Amino acid sequence: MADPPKSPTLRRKYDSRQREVLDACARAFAERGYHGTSIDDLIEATGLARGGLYHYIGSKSEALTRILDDLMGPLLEAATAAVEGPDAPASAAGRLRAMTRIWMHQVETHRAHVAVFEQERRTLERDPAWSAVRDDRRAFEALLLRVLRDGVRTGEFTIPDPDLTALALLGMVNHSALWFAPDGRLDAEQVADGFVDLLLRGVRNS
Amino acid sequence: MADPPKSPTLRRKYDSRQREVLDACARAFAERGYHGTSIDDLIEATGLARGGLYHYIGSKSEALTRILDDLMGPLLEAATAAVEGPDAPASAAGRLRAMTRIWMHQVETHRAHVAVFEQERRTLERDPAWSAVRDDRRAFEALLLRVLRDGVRTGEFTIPDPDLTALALLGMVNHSALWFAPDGRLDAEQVADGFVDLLLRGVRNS
DNA sequence: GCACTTCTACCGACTGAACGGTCTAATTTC
DNA sequence: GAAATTAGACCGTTCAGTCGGTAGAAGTGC
Repeated sequence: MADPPKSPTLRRKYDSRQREVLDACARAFAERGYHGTSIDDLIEATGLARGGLYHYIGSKSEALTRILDDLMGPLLEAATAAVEGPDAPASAAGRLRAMTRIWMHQVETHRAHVAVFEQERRTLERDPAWSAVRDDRRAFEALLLRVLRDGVRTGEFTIPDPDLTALALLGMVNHSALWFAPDGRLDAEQVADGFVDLLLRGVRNS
Repeated sequence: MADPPKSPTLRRKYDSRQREVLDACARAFAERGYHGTSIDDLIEATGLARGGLYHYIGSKSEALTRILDDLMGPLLEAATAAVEGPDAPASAAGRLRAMTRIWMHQVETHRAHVAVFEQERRTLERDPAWSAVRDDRRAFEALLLRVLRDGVRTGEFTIPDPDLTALALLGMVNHSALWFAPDGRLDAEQVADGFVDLLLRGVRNS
């Protein structure tokens, strides 16, 4: 990535343009997969020429790293605050709902990023360059598990296998990046609430 | 793909060798993604040389098509039989469990195939060459939805949004291809039952 | 049961296109 | 006029796929 401008004014401009460019890259990656997207695809997606593109992304893999960091960092931060901060809901069910809403909100606003994250998980596990994303993912999963275990500890929940339950919710939400439509029947909050209600109540009568 | 042998004896031999080769390809695809896997990767994975590989797979994309067809065809067939055949369980809960077990069993025996399927979904939606896989996927999802709606109709289930519930279960199971370990703590049936129990009962007490 | 022809499985050098990335220079913005 | 931004020709590499070939198994006629 080219050295960013020194002057603060220009720096801000550069940053916002860079985010535009990276968002376009994320959309392209989500559409065709990281390896399935060529530099020429990114050129078309961003509207830049070859040189201009490299000015902002440095390299293809650097773009992916940035995209995933920009996704997981804020998500983990927001979720941690919502679940373990001073304003966190008292009940485990409330914390679960808060966390899921934030997470689905992230799917809504960064759908392409989440889709890429899901698609490239395997690659991510192997490559040492993406250890930050990997750590964030693990921390997020640990946070979810803590909420579930908390509910069990206080007697609010009955969960035979908290790990499996966490994986179930992770599956529901992460998978939603594949089908969620911003202008669809349900918005992110409705989907989040639907998932949480399902998890809390189940479907069987009585 | 090279023309298969005419003689039935040799044909059988060819077919079984081809399945070996395609399984190895599926494993490689699952590991690095379809586009992330080069022909040289497939050569290493199969132990064949370039020519020998092409003798069995025809082309890289033909290999993917075969892999996905071999996954979805049998899955749809088995699930349909389990849910709408003569021996199908009487209760909707039983049918849901039967279907989920078959599906998780497929994840267990064809983990690589399912992972590839999940990874390449987006590509699949676009390319007309994969309409068969796409149709099978839709049929499977429709089957699941029918079971859920049935349970609602008979009063067995209360489901505010059956479509979302179907997507939730689809997410849980399909996502499991990313974390399921054949020699892990839980086998496929235990995971399937865990998911179904979660869906039926939920986690909240009383 | 042997000679001969055909078929099958596999090999690996080779090809042209597409790939990711670099560099110099021109243009725009402050 | 200095710094930042964009352009696009260019480079070496890697890509998916082809092709002519060979060893040996299978099939056939006598």
